[in-house]
Amino acid sequence: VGYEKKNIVIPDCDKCTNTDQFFCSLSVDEKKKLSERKSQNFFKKGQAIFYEGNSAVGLYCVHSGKVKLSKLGREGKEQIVRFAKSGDIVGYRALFCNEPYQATATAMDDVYVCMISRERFLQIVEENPKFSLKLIQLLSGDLRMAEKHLLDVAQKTVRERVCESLLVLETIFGYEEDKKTLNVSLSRSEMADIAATTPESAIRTLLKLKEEKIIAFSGKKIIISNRKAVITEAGVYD
Amino acid sequence: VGYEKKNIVIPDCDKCTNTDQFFCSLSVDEKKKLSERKSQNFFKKGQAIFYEGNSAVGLYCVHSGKVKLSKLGREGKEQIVRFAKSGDIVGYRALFCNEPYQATATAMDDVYVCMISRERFLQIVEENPKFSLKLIQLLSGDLRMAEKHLLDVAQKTVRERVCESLLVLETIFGYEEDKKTLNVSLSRSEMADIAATTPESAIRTLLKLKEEKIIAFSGKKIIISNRKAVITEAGVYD
DNA sequence: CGTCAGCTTGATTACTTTCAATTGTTGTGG
DNA sequence: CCACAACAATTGAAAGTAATCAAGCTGACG
Repeated sequence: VGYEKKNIVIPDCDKCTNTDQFFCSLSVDEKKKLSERKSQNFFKKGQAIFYEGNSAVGLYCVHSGKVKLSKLGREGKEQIVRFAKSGDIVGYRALFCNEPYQATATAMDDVYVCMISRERFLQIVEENPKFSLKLIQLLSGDLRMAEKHLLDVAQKTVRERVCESLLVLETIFGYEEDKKTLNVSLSRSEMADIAATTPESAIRTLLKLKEEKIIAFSGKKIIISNRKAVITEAGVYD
Repeated sequence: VGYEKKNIVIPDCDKCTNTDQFFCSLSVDEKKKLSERKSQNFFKKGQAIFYEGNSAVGLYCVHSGKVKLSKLGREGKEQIVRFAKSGDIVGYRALFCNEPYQATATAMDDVYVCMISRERFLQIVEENPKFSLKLIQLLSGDLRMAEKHLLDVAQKTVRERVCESLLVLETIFGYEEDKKTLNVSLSRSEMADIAATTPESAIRTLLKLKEEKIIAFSGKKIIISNRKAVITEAGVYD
């Protein structure tokens, strides 16, 4: 089944319909070159695309679906460090430093990715100064977010972090048609991993927010009833 | 006084004696070009080189001294996100993204820096693909550290973070001749900012470590009596 | 219908912060 | 040189927050 899907779903890079795609600044020829040796993969929800510590063979460009990037801490506790959605690339950082992957990438729903080999990617980077610049900007942005995240975890309460996490989920997954329901189903445990807390605390906090009519639930999904309150409660001080 | 010192202390880039310097991969001609328009500055201990939120005019290359990079959190609580020492560059990230500086850079002792303007730097980056690669690697490393730091803050106890901080100080500042005394004087408050805790907790933890003969004090400086124990207590799980 | 995993809840414990008071240090002007 | 002000460091006590532990509960699924 996987193989069929692969061939059907993902077009060549020069015909990729993802707008706002990381590689979109490349010329058609370059995109074709990118396509030549790329391999396409399908991952079911929950499957790992690569593991922290694995040696890096290439980078993955997310064609569709969402990916979470997480690191393992003490006693196996997971911390989600970033998300990636269609058009984003993951696993590229390890390529430059000759390091293993620094995080585990997991499919959050059905995910189609293209894998571009290390050699091909580095070749393209070398030939395209503008492309390097794009990479630098990407890294800068990720670094800025990581540092902000650091500050949040260091100084905010669980409640604030949970609200902040809701806002993160909003930017990554967006809303369903009602513009209120977050378009993602997360386990409480995953919610805890995002907010850097325990499942129990995450639950208690979400329930309290529900009591206060700030959020509501629809099955496993979360409805943001009072977006303003979420923002306030997230304690955005800048 | 500042002006005299400036002219005496810092040579042109092509004659810079800092080994392991960020710009050292440039050719002599390029270094000369770098020098042409650079301005040199002296900052006394405690002075700010730039502030978080200021618009970015250029990057700073640390010629001598140590610099701390910190961000302000809720209610003015400071969090140290990184250090820079001679040969390192700071403030470069904002240049690529047309953003203000994302952190405040403060001189930790007497610091001499060269300021390279935004335009000149971007020009050099454009002309040197290899240089971009170096930047990418720098950013990758910083990002890796930031993510590790995030995990530490999220999952470790104060004691572990304090021990970890001691190890960070070791790598940045090194030891005095006795190979035991950390070559840096920090206030308790700064120590707290590094370990992401309060001054009170930092003090209590350091005193407990002293009781346990793991560290000792020599004036304001810290002596690592039992380095192995510090490493163990830092809870390095990877 | 039983089972298993994830969710929820309550009670307890541990850790850390906060607040307040005290001590120590440093620099300054008389 | 001393007194004093200002600030940093320390200490103790109290409060608060969140993690942990230990049950029950629920719902999906064979």
